[in-house]
Amino acid sequence: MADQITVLLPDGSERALPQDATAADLAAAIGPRLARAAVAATVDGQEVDLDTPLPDGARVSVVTSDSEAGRHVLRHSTAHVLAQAVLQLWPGARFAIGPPVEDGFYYDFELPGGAHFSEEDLARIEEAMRRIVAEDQPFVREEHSIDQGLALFADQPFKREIIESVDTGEGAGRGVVTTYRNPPGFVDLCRGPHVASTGRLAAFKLMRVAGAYWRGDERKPQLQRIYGTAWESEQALAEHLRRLEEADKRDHRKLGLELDLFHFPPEVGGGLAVFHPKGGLIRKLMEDYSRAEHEAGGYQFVWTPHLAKSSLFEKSGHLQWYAESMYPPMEMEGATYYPKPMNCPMHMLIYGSRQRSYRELPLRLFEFGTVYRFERSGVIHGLTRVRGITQDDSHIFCTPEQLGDELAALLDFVLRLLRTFGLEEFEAELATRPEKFVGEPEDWDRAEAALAAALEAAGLAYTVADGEGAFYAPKIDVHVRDAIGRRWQLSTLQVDFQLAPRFDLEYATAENTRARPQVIHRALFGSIERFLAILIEHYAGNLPTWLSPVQAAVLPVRDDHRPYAEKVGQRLVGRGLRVVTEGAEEPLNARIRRHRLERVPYVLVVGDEDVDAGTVGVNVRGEARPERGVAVDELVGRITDDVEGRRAQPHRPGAGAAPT
RNA sequence: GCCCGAGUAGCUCAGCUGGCCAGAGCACCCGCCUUGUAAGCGGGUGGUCGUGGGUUCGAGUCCCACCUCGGGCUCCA
Repeated sequence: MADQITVLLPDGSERALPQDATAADLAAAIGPRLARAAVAATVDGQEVDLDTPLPDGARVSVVTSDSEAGRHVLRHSTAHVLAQAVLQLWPGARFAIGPPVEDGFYYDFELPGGAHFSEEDLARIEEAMRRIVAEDQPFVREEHSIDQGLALFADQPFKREIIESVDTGEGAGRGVVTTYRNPPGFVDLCRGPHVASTGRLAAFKLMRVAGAYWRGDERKPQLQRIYGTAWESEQALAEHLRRLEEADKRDHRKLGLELDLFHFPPEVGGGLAVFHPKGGLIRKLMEDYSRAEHEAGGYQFVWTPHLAKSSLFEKSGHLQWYAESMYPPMEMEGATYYPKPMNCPMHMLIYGSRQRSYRELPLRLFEFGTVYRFERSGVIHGLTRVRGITQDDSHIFCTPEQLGDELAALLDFVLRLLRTFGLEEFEAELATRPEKFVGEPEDWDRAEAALAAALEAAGLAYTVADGEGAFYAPKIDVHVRDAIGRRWQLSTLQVDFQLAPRFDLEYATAENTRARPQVIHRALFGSIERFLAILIEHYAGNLPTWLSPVQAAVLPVRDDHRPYAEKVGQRLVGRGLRVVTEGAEEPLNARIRRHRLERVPYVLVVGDEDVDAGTVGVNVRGEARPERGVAVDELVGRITDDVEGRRAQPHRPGAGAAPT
């Protein structure tokens, strides 16, 4: 029939609709719930507004507000409302771009007279936005010629620049400028799609203001950016804010202070941490474990100084390529010294200190090497971005034939190490040859193939970042997801094509010829400081028992239980556990509370009944209820098992373990 | 480096428009209390209000500069 069209739905079914039916009509035809949730539609792969008429035979899916694509539309539309509000409140303001981003959106402005937003302005702007939402202004799509577009934005230089660049850019030839109008007065340049009207925007909140350069270029004018978040419902918004709060509670800077682990004395300098006894102990435990694993993995330990003469860094290429990130030089006795930004040059010298034979390869040199990097003041952040960092750094020298096996073993090693620390979700990225590179293309191809094979062998999901490798090396970066789903880049495995030639490194082959070793550069924690920060946030401060500075606290109910408490404490100490035993100067509840706040995995209480029966009361971290009458032997077994197994969290009370 | 915000006791924070405003809780010290599963009671020490200038009869409070921290931007061979 000529007055009907047929569209294809995502589930493969077909649907007949009247001629001129829109995406909104389709949603309504399918069901009222879908109609309410719809914010846009996808027609033959193209996102469009709901009021777009559907062509006959199109593949159509409805975009709902609770999908990522739907939130995208909501956020984009909310950004328009933000711009309208700001233009109302600051006549003469110029607006630049306002895209949706992860969890929200932003819009960049330039205010008249060089004015800046302050945090207090956000409330006023939000109020103006709510008025616009209450007015339920439609989003009206319009198309113009380039000239019309330029005229429409005659007093908006940023918009004109966008129009002009689109004209010369990829979309050239189409010559169409699309805008969305919110009657009566606001119009913005935009590809869309948008929600049908501003009344559709329910749950949003302006978060903060920031500076941002026009087009991200620091030579261009700095604009004022407002960040906001928007969601499909008030509940979703509340949930998002709760997640932010949760992340805030896990902030390692806060927990580091509360748990007395480390701090950043201003007297020392920004980005330079000092570790307190408890933080130092955790660090030592991490390092001890790592050293033991490296020892078992056939690594040899080396130590190198923090400073070296400029000639070393000229040879390594750091002064040529990396000088911006290096601390400035020091003059001494006519020579120029630099704090090392990386350990590699020194490790190359160790390899090159004498002739090497193929029989020695693979040669694996390992060092917890502290390096110093000049990070610009605005970027340092807690322990995750510091100026003094300790790398669990290693350089592996091997023959080209050994490269594949070595990389595969290495990847295995990395994942095992990370799993031991309780990280379970990994994503890898294989970064390949960039446009500017050193070395031979054949070497790159072989190394990239070896890296890919290692990833396959490990069964690790990965993406290929084409051309994203460093100029000297293809690499694998391993990312992890923490307990609340955040992604952190940790380990890196790089095949280096630059250092061996620069240091003229060789080995004697079986045929007694000379060959260049392959150099693999790798760090597993990345930096010990950053890894510790990630662990603290991953566990929200509740470190596994084996990493807890205090593993058990023994609390006597009254002072006369103290000798028994000491005895229990000694039993645990005798098993190598870290235990504090206290007197009864404070009420029991206060002591329990204090140790719980300190995240002690096992808080043990002993009183009359325990003295008589040879038992303890056990508070396991994370459990609301205590366990009474646990035999000391059983307790000791549980804690040591917990520690030896490096369990992520302490043993829960065993089923039927305790009579009450 | 740039934009916004914040620096008051070890920590968390009150102190409105300049004048009994130098405070509270926790922590710490000293007493008392002897306690059965997340804060017993009382007393006390502690701050040139980030630093340096300025305005004023008078400045945590207003102005300027600097320092540090936080959020972004930029940067991250």
